[in-house]
Amino acid sequence: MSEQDTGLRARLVDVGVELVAKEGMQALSLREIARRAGVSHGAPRRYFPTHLSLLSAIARRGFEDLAGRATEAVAAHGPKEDPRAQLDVFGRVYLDFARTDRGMYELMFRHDLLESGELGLRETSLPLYRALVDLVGRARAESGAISRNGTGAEPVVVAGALWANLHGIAQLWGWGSLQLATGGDDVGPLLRATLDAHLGPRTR
Amino acid sequence: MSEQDTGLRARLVDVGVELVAKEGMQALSLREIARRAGVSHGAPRRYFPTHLSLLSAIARRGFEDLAGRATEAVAAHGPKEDPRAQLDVFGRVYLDFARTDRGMYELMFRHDLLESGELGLRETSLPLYRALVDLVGRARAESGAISRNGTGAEPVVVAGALWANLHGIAQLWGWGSLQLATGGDDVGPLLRATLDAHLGPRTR
DNA sequence: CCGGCGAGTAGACAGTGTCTACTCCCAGCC
DNA sequence: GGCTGGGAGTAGACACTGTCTACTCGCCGG
Repeated sequence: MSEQDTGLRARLVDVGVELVAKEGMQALSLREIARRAGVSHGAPRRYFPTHLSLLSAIARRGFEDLAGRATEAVAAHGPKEDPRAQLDVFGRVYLDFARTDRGMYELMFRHDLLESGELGLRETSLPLYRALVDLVGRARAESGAISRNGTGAEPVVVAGALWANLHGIAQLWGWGSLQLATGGDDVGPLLRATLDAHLGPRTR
Repeated sequence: MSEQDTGLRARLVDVGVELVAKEGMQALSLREIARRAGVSHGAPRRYFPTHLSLLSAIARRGFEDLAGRATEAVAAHGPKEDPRAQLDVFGRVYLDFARTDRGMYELMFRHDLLESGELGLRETSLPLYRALVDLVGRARAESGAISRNGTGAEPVVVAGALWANLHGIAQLWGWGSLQLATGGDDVGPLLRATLDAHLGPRTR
């Protein structure tokens, strides 16, 4: 009863978020969302000119949720002076999100469904990315990865590579390909290898 | 005129491959493929019981194509005794494939469209993956990554992480997120950073 | 000659996203 | 107070999709 009467627009997004969590991405048809919201199939059109714009609004909730969980976990779980531990937590939160909120995660990266013209969506995670760059820079400084690696890559590039790595693991793991390839069924070693690779081995 | 009369089954797949290259994934509707193949919309059903099975057959061509290009390029371009250079080539081929054959690449990793039950598809790239594991092991041995990294991660895990990294870069780059995040428009530095991270810096 | 069967056709059905015509109801104004 | 205008939602149509089923050819073996 928190905000169910605060207009149809918000209710549609609420229903979508709930629906994608419960029944997956293929349940997110315009008409189904309208049905569950108790309105006719034409009603959403007043607030969302197209199906894609509604899906984008739903996905934005996902980005906000992920960013919130990550920053919260990093702040709570990792001591300020140990960036490597914070990156550990970050990686784990990211993979956990992809596993537990599988449908939402799928939606968030289905760029063919999310108004790609409007990059307002992607920039939702930019602050988080900047924090990631900062952590990466500090972690690599501590582990000596920079001096070891000739002209060390800039933190912004390493952070991009690390992010892409997490994303790839989440995606391929969710599909089962990595289990097949590596023969394991625990994503832990992969995460550890990934962090070690990009940040240098743990120092403490 | 090479093989256009060798049965409808092959022709449908041919049409699909051509169509996804030319017009992208959203053009791969069952009826559109049938139309372009010059048959009625019910005809494919004799060979492919469902739309997904036809898409899977098309995607399989993509996996075979990618594996072919990769093994060929690695064999031709990289001296046998320089696994690191071969992995360079591999990474570049992978990212090039994702960029030039964007539609097919999308299809290949839309696991919701590819009969996930039948893993015959994924195992298409298993030989390639095994070759990757071998290369990774040799490259890391040469660069001293193992001795440096305490109990070095097994090559099969590192290869999985590397593959996931390439996949993530291809995906996020194709979406434009990484350009936004790293501020660059050349994927080269990212690829270099990724290979350096997982294999150790270049030794020659 | 004829029965059967592989191969493809054509239509129906439920579902989808989009568009448009319509209704209803309430706020604001003379 | 009565009227009006417009926001908000309804309902139906349209083209399209994937699936299913009834059917029609044409050919081949007996």
